[in-house]
Amino acid sequence: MKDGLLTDRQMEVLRYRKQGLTQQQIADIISTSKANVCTIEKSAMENIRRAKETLEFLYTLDATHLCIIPNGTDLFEVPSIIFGEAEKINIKVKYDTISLINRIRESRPQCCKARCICEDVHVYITDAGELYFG
Amino acid sequence: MKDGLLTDRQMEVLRYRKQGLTQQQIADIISTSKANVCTIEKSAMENIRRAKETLEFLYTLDATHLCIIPNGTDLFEVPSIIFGEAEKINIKVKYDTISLINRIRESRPQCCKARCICEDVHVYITDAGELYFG
DNA sequence: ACGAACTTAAACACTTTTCGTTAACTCTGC
DNA sequence: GCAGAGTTAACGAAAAGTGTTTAAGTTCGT
Repeated sequence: MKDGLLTDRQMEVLRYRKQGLTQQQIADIISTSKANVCTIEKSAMENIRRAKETLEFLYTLDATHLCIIPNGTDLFEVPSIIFGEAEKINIKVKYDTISLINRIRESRPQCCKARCICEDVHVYITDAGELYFG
Repeated sequence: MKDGLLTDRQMEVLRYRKQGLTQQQIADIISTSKANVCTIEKSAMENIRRAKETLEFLYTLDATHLCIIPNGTDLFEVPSIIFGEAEKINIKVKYDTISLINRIRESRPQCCKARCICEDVHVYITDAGELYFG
């Protein structure tokens, strides 16, 4: 059994970066070039992106439909967007307006600044009316 | 730029499996042995596990503290466990008892059978009092 | 006990990733 | 201009992942 996608080197660099160190400082600490720190950090990001995309695929497996809430949308407009999309494909969403807003705020807290969606959010709608926020 | 972790082969097998086909049926369709279908399916599962673990690492990056809710815990006991852990490290959790129970039920529905937590749940606590359920 | 579905392990060719170097490049603030 | 932070391209060597086969092993219902 193996760990996640990230190599020891990649996690090491990400930890130092989280502490606010520059690439040059990290390069000195781990005894390599800053260019190498840059590529290690970059491939770490790439691995994280791939991890997210992999889990999104799982949702698409039972999802009938994908609907994208664009960056900048007012949180209170989200339910009607989703209800509208679901209606188009004749699916009754399991959640009412209030609990839908709660679901999105709880599952993507980093995307909700006050009433504003600050990142594109992918919403997968299954035949059963279940929702996944990718 | 590449897609997620899963290869075309792996996604193909997972899709067929989702449709209820057996490994032998899939092997016939994609012209290989059932043993190979088994291996492909298994490595797909392994990739999915790794994707999840990778994203969990991100939470540990800004998490000050990890607290594990053991399998079999009563859902109503979860808040006091978390509040207790947070208090030990002088962090005020952002959520009250009710919304904490809601958060865990919404973010890990498959772990909550009635009032019982049926899987170990990792809770990451950040300095800001935010919680992530890994 | 039999067959069907599924799992496991070892071995192979093949491809991809990763880490590392060197050197040149952009961008920003002073 | 220039120093500091970061990015990019080209290349090599070592390591890891993938698809495949073969063969032996479960587990489960009839």
